[in-house]
Amino acid sequence: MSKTVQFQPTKPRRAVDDIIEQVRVMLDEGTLTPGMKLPSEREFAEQLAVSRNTVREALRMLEVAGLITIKRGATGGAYVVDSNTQAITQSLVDGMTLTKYTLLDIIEARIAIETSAVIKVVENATDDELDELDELVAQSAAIDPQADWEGRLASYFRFHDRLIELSGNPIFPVIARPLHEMANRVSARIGSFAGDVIIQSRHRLMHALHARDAEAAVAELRSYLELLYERWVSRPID
Amino acid sequence: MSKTVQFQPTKPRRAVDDIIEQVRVMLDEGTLTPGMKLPSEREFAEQLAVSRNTVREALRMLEVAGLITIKRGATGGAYVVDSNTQAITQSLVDGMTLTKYTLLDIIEARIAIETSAVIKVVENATDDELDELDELVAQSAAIDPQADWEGRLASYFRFHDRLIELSGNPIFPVIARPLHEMANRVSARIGSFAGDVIIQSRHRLMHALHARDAEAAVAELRSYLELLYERWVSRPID
DNA sequence: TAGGATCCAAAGGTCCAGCCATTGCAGAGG
DNA sequence: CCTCTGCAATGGCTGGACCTTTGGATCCTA
Repeated sequence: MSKTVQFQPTKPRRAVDDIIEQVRVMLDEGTLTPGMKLPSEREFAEQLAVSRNTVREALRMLEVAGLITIKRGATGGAYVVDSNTQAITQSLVDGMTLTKYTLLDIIEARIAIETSAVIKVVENATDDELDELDELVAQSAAIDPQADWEGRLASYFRFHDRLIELSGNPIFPVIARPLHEMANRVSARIGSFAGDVIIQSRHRLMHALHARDAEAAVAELRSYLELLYERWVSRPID
Repeated sequence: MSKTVQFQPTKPRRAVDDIIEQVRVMLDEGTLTPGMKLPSEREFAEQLAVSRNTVREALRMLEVAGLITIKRGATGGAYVVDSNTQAITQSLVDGMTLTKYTLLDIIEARIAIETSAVIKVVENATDDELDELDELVAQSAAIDPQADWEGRLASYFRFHDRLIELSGNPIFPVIARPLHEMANRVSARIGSFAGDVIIQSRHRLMHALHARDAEAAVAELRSYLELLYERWVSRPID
C-alpha cells in the first residue's frame, strides 16, 4: 500500500524559525528547563553562526510565545519561564478581537474542564485541602464588592484556580487559567453584581465537596457557571 | 475598606512593545482589519521613526502572536490575519511542554473536552456532517496499520479534530489540538496496535451519533479513550 | 568595621548601511 | 496569444557601532 504522503504549505525556512525550533526541542527533551539561562545575545549569535540581529528576532519570538523572559543589565539575559499562561491568555484575547470566540464559548470550555476537575477533587483532595478552599471562600466574602470589586474578583479566581489545581492533573490548570484570565477581564469591565449569590453557591459547592458528593458538586459548579453567563449577557460589555 | 492596590512588575518600555501595542489598538478599533497590509518594513520604520531592525523585531512578535503573516517577494509584506487559532494551539502546546504531565493527564483532559464536544455534536451536527465523519472512518480503515502506521495515526486524529470542530464551539478544537499533539508524540513512538478495535469503536460511536444518542456517544468515546490509555501503559515509551 | 558612594563590566536596546534572496509582473519576443 | 526574461519591490541577513541599564566590586569615609 502506498504511503500517505502529506505535503506541507511552502513556508520558506528562515534562520529564526530554525532557532526557535531548536529551543522548543530542547525544552521538550528537557535539555532546557524552567529557570535556566540562554547564552547572551553575542555568545548565542556566535554559537549559532548567525548575526546578533537574527538572534534578537528569535528571542523576541520566544518571548512572545511566553517561553522566556528577558532581563536587562549586568545579570540580564534570557531565562526559561515555568509557565506561559499570560501568553495563552493574550492569544485568546487577540482571538476575541478577531471575533473568533464568544463568551458562551469560553463558558462552555470552562464547564467542560472544571466539572471534570471537580470530580477528581472529590476523589483526591485531602480534608486539609478542602479547608484551604473554605478559607479562600471566606476571604472572598470578606471583601466588600462595592468598595473593591477587582479585589473580590481576583479572590474568586484564586478559588477557581486552586480548586482546579487540587484535581491533581497539571494539564487542567494550563487550560483553565487562561480561560479564567479571559473571564476576569470581562468581569472587571462589567462591574460588581450579586456577590451574595456567588458566595452562596460557593458554600453549596464546598458542602458537596466535603460530603464527597461528586454529582452534587458538578451540578453546583455547572449551574454557577451558567448563572455567570446569564449575568454577562444581560449586562453586555460597554 | 481599603482598596487592594496592585503594582505591576516593572518592565521597561521598549520601542518594540510600543509598536505592537499600536497595532493591537488599531485592530481593536477596527482601523486595521483582517486582510489589510501593513507598510513595508522600510516605510514602516520611517513612519515610526525607528530603525528597520526594530520594526522587524516587532513584526516577528506580531507574527508569533498570530496577528499577521509575512510574505516575501514583490507583493510581499505583513498582512493582518483573520484567525489566530494556530497561535493559541502553539501556546498551549508550549504550556503543556513546560508542564510535567503523564499520559493519564492527557487522556483525562481529552475526555473532559471531547465528551463535552460530542454532546454538542449530537445536538448541532447535520446529517451531512455525520456522513463526512463516516467517510473519515472509512479512510482510516483503508490504511494498512502495518505498512503505514503514521498515516493511519494521522487519519485517526483527523477524525477526532473534525468531530470536535462539529461541536460548533471554536474553543474546543483549539484546546483539543494540543492534546492530540501531545498524544501523537507518544503514539508515534509506540507503534501500531489493535487497528480493528479502534475502527469498531468508531462504528459504534457513529451509530450513536446518527441515532442522536448523546449518552451512548459519550460512553463510547470515553471507553475508547480509556482503552487507548490501557494500551499505552501496557506498552511504555521506549 | 560598617555603611555608603563610585566605578565598571556585562548584557540588552537601538541604529546604520549594505547586500542577498524571493517573487510577481510588465514588457519583449516569438 | 503565449512564453520568456529582466526588473523592481520586499523581506532576510550581516557586521559593526554606540547607548542604556543594572548589579556587583571597589574604595572611601565615619
